[in-house]
Amino acid sequence: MYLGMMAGHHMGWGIIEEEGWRKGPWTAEEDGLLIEYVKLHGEGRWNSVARLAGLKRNGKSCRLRWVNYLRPELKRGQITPHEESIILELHARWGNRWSTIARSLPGRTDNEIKNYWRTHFKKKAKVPSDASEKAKNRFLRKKQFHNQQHQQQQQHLQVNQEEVKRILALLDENNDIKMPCFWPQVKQGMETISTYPHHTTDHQEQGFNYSMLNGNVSLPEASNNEDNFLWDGLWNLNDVHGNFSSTCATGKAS
DNA sequence: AAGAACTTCAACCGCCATAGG
DNA sequence: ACCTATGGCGGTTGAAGTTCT
Repeated sequence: MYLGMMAGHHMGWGIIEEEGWRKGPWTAEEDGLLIEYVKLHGEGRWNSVARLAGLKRNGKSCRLRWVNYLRPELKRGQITPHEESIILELHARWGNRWSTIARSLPGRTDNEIKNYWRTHFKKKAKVPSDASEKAKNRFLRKKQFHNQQHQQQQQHLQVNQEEVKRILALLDENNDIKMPCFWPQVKQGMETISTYPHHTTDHQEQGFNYSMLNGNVSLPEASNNEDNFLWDGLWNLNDVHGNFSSTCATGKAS
């Protein structure tokens, strides 16, 4: 799809390079292949992915996609005020050592932190102009809004903790989850199929939400009925309390 | 309502460090 | 000691989304 859509759109974007490597946004199919590859072979040996998984992506691209987007332990959604203060503190101490800073923020990637810092703090170093004052006010309004949401979430979470634990324990029993994550896995014959989310656009189209539970855990929706029952319980927590969901996979507010 | 300006973030690039032959 | 492959890191880009005028 991208090949058709993107060809000729911009240099190198979504087209197959001379070496045969695809570039540009990842498709759901590619994500699926990469996820399956990691499930079978583990992380690392990224240059083997093309050969073993049938992906037309170079090793670097695969690693980046996995590390920054597909890794199940990734936390999604807004940077919390607490995380923000950690970022500021560690940046003051270490400078632009994003990967070092990221190690202190479980579930956050260096790319995410880098983007966040550049977006929210870099410009503030400049002398405030009229425009930047407005931007700052906008940011403060947003931040205030998100802080309120975060507080609400925390309140809801206290109430919901026990319910969530119970459901996760059930999932553990029923689904034999081996990975340190909460992507539900579905037994299909001899294979265990992951129900990882597949693509940014798909998530948005499906109203896909990654919710932060206890500030640490991301929970996607499941894809078979039995699991849906369990996950529905979790999603309904969102519905019941409203505004519980953080931003979707891309982090972009819809 | 529409276009401009701005923001966000996924993905790329180049460089560097390290391991293995 | 040198070369090559690989992975990790930080900087940058640009498409898409959002807000402003």
